[in-house]
Amino acid sequence: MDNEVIFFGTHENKVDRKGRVSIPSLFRQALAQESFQGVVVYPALHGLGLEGCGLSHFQWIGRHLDKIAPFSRQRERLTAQIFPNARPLQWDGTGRVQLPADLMKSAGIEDQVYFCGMYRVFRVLSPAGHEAFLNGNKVEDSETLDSLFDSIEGDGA
Amino acid sequence: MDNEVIFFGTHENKVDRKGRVSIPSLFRQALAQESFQGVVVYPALHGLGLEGCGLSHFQWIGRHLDKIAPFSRQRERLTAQIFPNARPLQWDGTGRVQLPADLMKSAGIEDQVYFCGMYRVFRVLSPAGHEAFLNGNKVEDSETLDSLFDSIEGDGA
DNA sequence: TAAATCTCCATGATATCCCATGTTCTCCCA
DNA sequence: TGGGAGAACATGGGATATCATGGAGATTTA
Repeated sequence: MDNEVIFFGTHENKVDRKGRVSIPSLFRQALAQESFQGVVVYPALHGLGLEGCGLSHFQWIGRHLDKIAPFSRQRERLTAQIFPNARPLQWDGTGRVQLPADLMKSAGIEDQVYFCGMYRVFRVLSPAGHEAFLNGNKVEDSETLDSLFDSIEGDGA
Repeated sequence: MDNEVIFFGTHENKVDRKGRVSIPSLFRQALAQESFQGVVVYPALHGLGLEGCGLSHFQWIGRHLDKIAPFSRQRERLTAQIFPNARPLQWDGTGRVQLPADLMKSAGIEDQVYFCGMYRVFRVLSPAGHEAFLNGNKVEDSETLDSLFDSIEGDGA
């Protein structure tokens, strides 16, 4: 598959006083073939800031929920973690979206954001959040890093 | 499927003195392709408040009841929980529905409601109910969150 | 006939669209 | 290899459309 949606790189953009931000061009290109021309954004489950992805990846998350018993308490709790705070944001002709005020507040975003490509999703962080993100994911010694990589199994191909 | 019906976000709306409420525009858009232009509302199974969805998902709930033994006490109880108090509410030209007085009363709704998107359904809550909803689904530590997610199996793809 | 419901129109707030600008990057040719 | 033309991108501001909401009048129901 060469048309997989993958996000890389870090992009620093401004939020104007109306709450608009340009989605980095590379990210929009990655999402070009999606039917919904926009992103879905929600508070990151681990750590601070927001997480975003294309609609189809978000639906993939939903399909995981479908595996849980429909009326169970567990399903309700997991759903409540993500969906009430998730928003589909469609970009306009110039590639900008409007960040909802409550999401901006929860992520401590004011007038500047960092977009960090994270494979199938991306992070949207305030400058302080970006700093914390870098420190929080720092791997001190190479042995820890090695063991992280070792935990991935090969594909046998 | 890209035209799945999914509800996101939290929307705070007012109930006027006639009992009318605007269904959030995003929810109406999600239901745009449904044959019935409205929502089905019933008392939520977990906790306070009301739950709503499109007609086709309501039918899907019914089909789940079919999996339970036909004359069992359990089936009767679940059915009685949902169907007698469920109502189809069709929205008008401006996107509003009329909340039935008995449902409003059972959910403690007066002049303000929160619509919480919950994937295939949504919640309709009073301010107090919304508070309780947030607290009841709060995940204190990231380990609990992890264990919730770990219970979902990967798709191996 | 009274009460409840529905339809229609008006309004303010908000979000979206559209055009303009400056900067950076790319490409092409000298 | 250097420089200039052109395109792509991020950003700003004003005009426009959409949405939630209130109320008046018409229609239906008990």
